[in-house]
Amino acid sequence: MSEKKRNDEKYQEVYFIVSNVPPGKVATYGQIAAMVGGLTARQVGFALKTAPSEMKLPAHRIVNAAGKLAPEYVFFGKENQRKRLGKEGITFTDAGNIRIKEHLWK
DNA sequence: AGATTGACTGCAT
DNA sequence: CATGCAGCCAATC
Repeated sequence: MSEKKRNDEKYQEVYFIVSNVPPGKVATYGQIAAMVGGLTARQVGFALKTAPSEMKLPAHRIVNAAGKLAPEYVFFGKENQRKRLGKEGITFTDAGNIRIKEHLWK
């Protein structure tokens, strides 16, 4: 049989990692990609985009390496997302960026 | 099969 | 700290 399944398997691994990110912590796409291995940051983004809402993935805890949130068209709106993250104990800069260096999940 | 796009990253300005 | 440009890699059209 072909190993085409590997691709889906990595996606499942991404979902697992994301769902394991505790409140007050954030992770970057590239970090997850490196954690899973064989994936790129963009694939992680795609994985979350295609992720079924039934999984209720805390994708709002996943940010890019710059500590910036995803564009408006993604979640309920980054402003709303920022508020939610702040409620989870995550701190931001005045510019609205996550202090990723302080909250980066390992 | 080839071109385009993108929930990215890193460096430069 | 924000914005811009280039590189990379896979999914989508």
